[in-house]
Parts: sequence; structure tokens; C-alpha cells
Amino acid sequence: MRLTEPFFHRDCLKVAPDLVGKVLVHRLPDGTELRERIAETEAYRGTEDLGCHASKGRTPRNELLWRQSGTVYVYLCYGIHNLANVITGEAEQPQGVLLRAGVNADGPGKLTRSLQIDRTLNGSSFLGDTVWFEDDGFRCELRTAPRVGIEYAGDYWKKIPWRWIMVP
DNA sequence: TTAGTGATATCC
DNA sequence: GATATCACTAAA
Repeated sequence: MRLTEPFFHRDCLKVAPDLVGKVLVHRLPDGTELRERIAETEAYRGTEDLGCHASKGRTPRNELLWRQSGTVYVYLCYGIHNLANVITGEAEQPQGVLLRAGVNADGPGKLTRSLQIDRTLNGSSFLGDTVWFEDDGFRCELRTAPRVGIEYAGDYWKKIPWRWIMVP
């Protein structure tokens, strides 16, 4: 079954682990449906989280973080890679979950590329008919780890275990 | 280990 | 208008 608004309308620290094992579906204009099971997520939470884009203040680029839960936040990183996030929690509280990998796509850039998710989806919703998540009953063990690629965030935020990985 | 890539923020 | 930076990847 498809995940609905209440699933995302929770703290990102709850949504991130729950999203691992779910299936992300992208329906293309021609009707093709691309699917990928999420294998890894990371949580980014609030302006005080130095790893979160929101810590730099509200800008045109990151203002989607303040939107209502279920919003799609896709941005370009290193000029090449589209990174996809789901907005979670209350509106006006900047937080979200980064989709870091799928079972067949090892890395956030590879995940979006294999599902053909790019910045044209930025600002749309995971509650609509273009991209959504499905729970097919799959369950698995998880392990946690520190987040990746935020060397600048300082010791505390760099080490906090807000990354969830599927254990095969 | 390192080049490649381009939008964004931050400084003139 | 110029520049530094970046939640990464592929090739070597």
C-alpha cells in the first residue's frame, strides 16, 4: 500500500528508519513505472543541525525544507548529481530525509539517476501520482552509522548516527 | 587519489 | 560580476 501523509508527518528521526525497505516508485509521462527499494537513508533536522542545509538560513534553494511533509526536495550537488529528500514533520520546522541508496543503486546520485528523478520534480509531492512510496510488507534489520559527506559540520553533528542502512 | 561538473551563496 | 563551495561518482 502507498504511504500517506501521516507517515511523513512525524519527526525525521522516526521517518528515516521507517523508510528503509519501502519501495520508491516514479511514474514517467509515458506510463512506465520505475521502482527501487530504499536501502539507506539519512535524517537532517533543524537549523541547529550543522549538516542540514537549513543551518545556513532560509534561502530560495533550501526553503522547501520548511514546507509541509511529503514535499519533494531535489537539488544538484557537485554539478552532476541530483540528491532527493523527503520533507517530514511539521511545516515551518525544517527537516527531511535524504534517500541515500537503493538495493540496486549504491549512492544518492545513482539512486536518482536510475529512477530518473531530477530537479524538475523539486517542489512536487510524494503524495501525488508521479512519485510515491509503497509498503509491500518487506521488513529487515537496520544498523545505524554517522552521516556521510558533511566534514564541515563539526564534531558533534558529523558523528551523530542519523544514517540508517539495511542489513541484508 | 583525483578530475569533472554547474547551481548557489557570498563576496566584491 | 567573480569566486569558493558542495549531503558525489567514475576512472585510475
